[in-house]
Amino acid sequence: MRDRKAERHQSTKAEILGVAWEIARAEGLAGLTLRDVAHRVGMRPPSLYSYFASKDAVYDAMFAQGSREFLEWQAKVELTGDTLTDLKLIARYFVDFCTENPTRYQLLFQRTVPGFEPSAESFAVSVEGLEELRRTLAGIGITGPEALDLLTALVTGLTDQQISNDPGGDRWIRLIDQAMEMYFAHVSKRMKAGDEP
Amino acid sequence: MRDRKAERHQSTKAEILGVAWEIARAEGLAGLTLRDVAHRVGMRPPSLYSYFASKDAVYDAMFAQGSREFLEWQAKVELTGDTLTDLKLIARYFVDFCTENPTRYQLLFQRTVPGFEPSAESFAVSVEGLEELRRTLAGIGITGPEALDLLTALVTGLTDQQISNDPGGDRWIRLIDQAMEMYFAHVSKRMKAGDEP
DNA sequence: TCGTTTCTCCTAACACAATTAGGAGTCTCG
DNA sequence: CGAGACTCCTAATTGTGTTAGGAGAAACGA
Repeated sequence: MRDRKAERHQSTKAEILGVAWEIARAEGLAGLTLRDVAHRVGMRPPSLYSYFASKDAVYDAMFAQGSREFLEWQAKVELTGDTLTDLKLIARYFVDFCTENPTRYQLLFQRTVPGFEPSAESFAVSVEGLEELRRTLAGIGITGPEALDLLTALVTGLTDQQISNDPGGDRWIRLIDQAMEMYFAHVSKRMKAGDEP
Repeated sequence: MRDRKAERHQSTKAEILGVAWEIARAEGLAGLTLRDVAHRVGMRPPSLYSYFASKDAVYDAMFAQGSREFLEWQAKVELTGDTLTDLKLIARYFVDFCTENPTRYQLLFQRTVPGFEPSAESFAVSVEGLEELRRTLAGIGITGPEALDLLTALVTGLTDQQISNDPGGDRWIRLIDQAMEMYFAHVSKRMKAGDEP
């Protein structure tokens, strides 16, 4: 027998979360207020507390949802087996994922919301996503902590510049292929040097 | 004849600004409250409005000061004339400047304070700093918009990862030389290719 | 020297946001 | 039907930015 009560509760919770995303995307993460959320959902602010323990709990749910989306997104990447091609593919997917929803990017990767720290639970989802990414990269031959750190710096740097300084454009997006070629040449040389010292 | 009134006013303003920096560094940019500032300065919060028109005006003054520090910092870099060496030097200076005071970095380059937008005046100082940097890079042979954009992405990426994921450490700082070698090799090749098409 | 102006700082009060307390209506299930 | 849980409300508290308006001191001109 279905638990109608729990179902409705969940569905209201989801609705609130959806509205929260809408407002956050329109007003910025910091511009999200429970007052606005409540109003758009047809409630008074205190009523939201039946669904979320605090505003931070809302952020946390958004964080968890974003992390889950990140995992799903990754599953869509179809690798070819050629390292350079795959690097370009992965980088482009990552930047696309971030620029498609800058608010989500800010929440997941910049962590710049006033006092917010994700709960252990939500954080675990996020870590899982990054771990999955690490495995994928290891699978195409990018291994070793330094090579990975350099790659993350490069890709997040492109993403960040794109979002901060040319939102909606492609000024840094169009450098992705070039950047991956540069990175690939560098890593190849390093590995060769490592092989025959 | 000295304008003692104006002098005292300026000095109080500077004191308030100093306290604001202290609190911001300790509590985070978003954790800055006028209440705390006033208390540490020995005033009531409304009294601060004799010196700054609003909280944003305080942020703006901090922004302008940070931008000025960025300009001074740059003046200290002594170039050698060798492109790769100078690239490493500049990158290291930049990352040092940012990691030395992450709060300032957040204010100047991340622009993540709730509703804050720098005034045209303060912004001009900031633009001047970046323009100066561009000139310096052009001087050592890094020219062309794409080469510059790629470099800024790389350097800010390193900075960002360092501050976000290993504050106080050197996990990304120690990749700077390697990153600049990678970048230099790439740009050299591009230029050669451009020379003989 | 004495008003006048200006500056500095204060108290009182408002607006807005998150949050808590407590209660009335409503749904679900035994 | 009645008990219990659930949903939503109003009222009130706290913290923060900000405005209004005034008292006292400092500087300045006649």
